[in-house]
Amino acid sequence: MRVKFNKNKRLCTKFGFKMNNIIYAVFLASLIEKPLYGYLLVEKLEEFGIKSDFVPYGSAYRILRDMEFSGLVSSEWQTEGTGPAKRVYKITDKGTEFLRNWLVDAKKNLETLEKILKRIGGVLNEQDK
Amino acid sequence: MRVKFNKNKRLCTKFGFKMNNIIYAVFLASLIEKPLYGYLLVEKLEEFGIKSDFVPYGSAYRILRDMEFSGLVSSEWQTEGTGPAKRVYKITDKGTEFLRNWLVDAKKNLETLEKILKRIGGVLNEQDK
DNA sequence: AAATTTATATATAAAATGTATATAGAGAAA
DNA sequence: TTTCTCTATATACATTTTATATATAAATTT
Repeated sequence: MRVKFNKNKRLCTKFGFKMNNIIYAVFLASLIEKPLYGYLLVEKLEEFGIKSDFVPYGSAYRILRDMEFSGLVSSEWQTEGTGPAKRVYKITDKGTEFLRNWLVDAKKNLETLEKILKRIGGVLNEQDK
Repeated sequence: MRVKFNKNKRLCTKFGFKMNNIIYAVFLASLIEKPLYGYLLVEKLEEFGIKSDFVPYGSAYRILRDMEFSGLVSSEWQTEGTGPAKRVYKITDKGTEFLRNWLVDAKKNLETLEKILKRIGGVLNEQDK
């Protein structure tokens, strides 16, 4: 049985910058702009500065299903139009709230990381003297 | 058989901010200042702004052994002095070089993350209008 | 003498991620 | 027209990463 997203607090503790953690956020941000299906969401990563082959489709679809299971997004089959059927996702209120909170935490984590890098840089500079 | 540190490029690709990745770097930075044993290295994390209970001792000792296996540090038993025997680590030239390279990458990754967060912030602001 | 702290180590379990493969519609090329 | 490629989703399996639990033992504190 797959683990529920965010069931375990550890998922978002520590520095929270696991790859998928960021992908959750970017997918949600994309979906705020407009509903989209998985394949396009992966391609849209480029707009956020993430090479789309960083995220295998297998992972992307799993992330989306997990997010739906957690109530952050909802989905519907779109059968009209050209090509194979597409599962179109849209963000829920819960998803929007989640993203807002995630961003607050992420900013804090980024600051912490910045301090750590500066400290490490300081140690290396000291050594050069 | 344990996987060799950095054998798989993935270990340091993507955003590279997995917890242990940061711990490798902080341990190495600590060891540039002076040789230390595992137990104290964990306690020293606080100086870098990382709560030491973020890293269980079990993980810390494994990280140190992995780093030794990869030639980033070397170790010796210290039996004199008070308390149980301590395995004292010191950084190697390879370790120093590794840390310098890691820092360069980490800074780039941090910038990328910053941009992503800004973009997400932008999407959320847009929604508020 | 018993409990706690310091110190290292390993085994096991759980969680996260990556790779491989299956399916199938639609359009292009041979 | 049938073969190939692209779009699109999905799942199974494998690997990697991380956490928890436990074992050992010297030294110190109660």
